[in-house]
Amino acid sequence: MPELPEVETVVRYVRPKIVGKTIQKVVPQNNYDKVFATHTVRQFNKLLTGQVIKNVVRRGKFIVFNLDRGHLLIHLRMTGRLLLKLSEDDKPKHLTAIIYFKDKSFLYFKDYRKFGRLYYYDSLDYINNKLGIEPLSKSFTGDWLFKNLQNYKRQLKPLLLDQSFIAGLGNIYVDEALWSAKLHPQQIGLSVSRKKADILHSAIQRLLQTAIDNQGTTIINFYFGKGKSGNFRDQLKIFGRQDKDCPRCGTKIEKIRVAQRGTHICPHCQRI
DNA sequence: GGGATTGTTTAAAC
DNA sequence: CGTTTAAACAATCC
Repeated sequence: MPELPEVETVVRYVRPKIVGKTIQKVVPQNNYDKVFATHTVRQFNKLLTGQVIKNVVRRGKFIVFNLDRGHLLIHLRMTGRLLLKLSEDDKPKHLTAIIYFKDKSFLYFKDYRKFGRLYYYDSLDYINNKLGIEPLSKSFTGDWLFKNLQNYKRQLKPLLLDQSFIAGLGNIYVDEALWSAKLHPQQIGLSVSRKKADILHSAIQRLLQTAIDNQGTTIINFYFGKGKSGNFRDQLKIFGRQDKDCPRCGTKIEKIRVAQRGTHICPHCQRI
């Protein structure tokens, strides 16, 4: 379940290995042509062939390959993985695409649930218009969060998951951030005080940065490189810890549903 | 075989 | 009518 820290980890892993390479072709695997979200297979290749990867960056949960002209974007969704080499347990039937480089090397897109997608855009305007603020950018401040929370009477959980509000948060880090700030996921945005907004802002930035420093969180399926998993899982306070004790007050952690999503809360620390 | 899992898009409800 | 919520969708595993 790659969220911002996991995507950033992947970007940092592949960047030094593929920057400078020239794309020869991009081939869907197992007849899964819809892995290309924006174009047909033919169109996609026409646009990409011969282009050099100038840099690899992250925007929200998108992996962005900056090319000579235009951008190749990859979204891992739930189970997508980028591999430079295949190992024994990488079954061919789980591959959805292979990028061939001019130097005879490859980049494999493995995705056993096949929700992940590749996109091509001439400009990043399209996704920049759809995505909200980058939570690790300088412009994301406590002041920004307080002001913008006031525009919504939505519940905090679905609001924080909304990529057009803040780009990059997913189920894990939203639950962790709300627990850290002692905010209930069903509290509505405009009722959050200035002080609480500051605390939530700090929690989000601290969690994301610490998770990146620990190469992300592996719950089930996040791996990068040669089977390496994220180490942040050990530092999760509440996600996946239902029926265990709250690390802060000892109350039993509950798993509830908020906006159709599994949500972990401490009923003592987090109240509306 | 039903339910859980994800983020995004689309449809419905408020 | 704009905002918010729910459902649909992709596919797989247990």
